[in-house]
Amino acid sequence: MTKIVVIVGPTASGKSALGIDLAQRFNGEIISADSMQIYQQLDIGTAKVSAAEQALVPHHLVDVVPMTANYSVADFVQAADLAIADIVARGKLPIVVGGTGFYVKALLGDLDLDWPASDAKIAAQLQQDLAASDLATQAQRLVELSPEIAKRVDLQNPQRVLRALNVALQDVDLPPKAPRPTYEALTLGLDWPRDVLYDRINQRVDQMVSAGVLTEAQALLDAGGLALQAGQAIGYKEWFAYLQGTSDLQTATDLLKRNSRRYAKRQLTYFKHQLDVTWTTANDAANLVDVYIKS
RNA sequence: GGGAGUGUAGCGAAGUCUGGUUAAACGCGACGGACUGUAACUCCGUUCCUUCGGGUUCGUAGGUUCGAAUCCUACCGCUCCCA
Repeated sequence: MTKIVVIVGPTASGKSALGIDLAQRFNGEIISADSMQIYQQLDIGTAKVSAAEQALVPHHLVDVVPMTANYSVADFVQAADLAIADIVARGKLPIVVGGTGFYVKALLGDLDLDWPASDAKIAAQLQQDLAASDLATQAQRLVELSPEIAKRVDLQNPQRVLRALNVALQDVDLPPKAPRPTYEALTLGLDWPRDVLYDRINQRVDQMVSAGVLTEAQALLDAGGLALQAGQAIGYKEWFAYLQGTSDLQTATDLLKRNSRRYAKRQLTYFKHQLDVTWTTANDAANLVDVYIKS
């Protein structure tokens, strides 16, 4: 089984730096598991690794699509599988680094992305009125359409139901599911005492402002803002109101800090309960990896 | 010194006129949780104390009342205006 190293941790916990450090020590390459660093041009607000850092160690799955594009876990898993195979073929160690727990789980677990196809005609017909109907109706349709999918979705969560519905409706004529590789993973988690982490987050936000996030945010706003998938990114959406003159800089900054803190908590919850993480520090990580590789 | 206002749970802020259905709305902060196709999304819960039976609260001390955050009195603190 292919051995890989995975590094997770809340935002601003130091994942990127650790990833580079480990890659240099163990002849590895980085695969980013980050739903927002996927996007080109969103550099500062996503705390993307710099060009200089990327020159040190090859990074995959960063800057792969324009900021107007949609991207899904399925896209990620497919691309990551390819990248890992390529890295291994060249005799190097794949190191997955990312804060998007969902992506990591999908990569490591056996996320069943090949759900049964629905009838295309029914789909086209239903799509319209479904969007306008209420939650109960949508949930009911989902159950009728694909019990398998419905089973996996929180039917009380409006957005989740709508998305699942879209999946059930649009995914027509999928080719047979290709068997995915399975990996043996050492999943390392980086964490800090809560108050320290919050300090790091607050500082990072201030740095983003002085580094010029506003320019990036303006570009994203011009490209579509909130309507885009990338427009949901924490670190960008908070600036839109300010750029449109309906909020001031201080308010926007505070909001961003708050959202980042809340996000960090959500990440931690996900890592703790959805992944099998070995919690460690940047200093101890190398030893763990060393032992793992030789095992 | 005179006048007006104000004091509510970690913070902000309702409730006071028209006492009870108010351990006290709501927001923030903090904390916990869910998560299989947009996941930096979306959603849920806890936040006076408790041995979970209860207990103690709305600046403080009294009073009225069957019953008070809500009415009365005094006092303390803060804000503003006139001196």
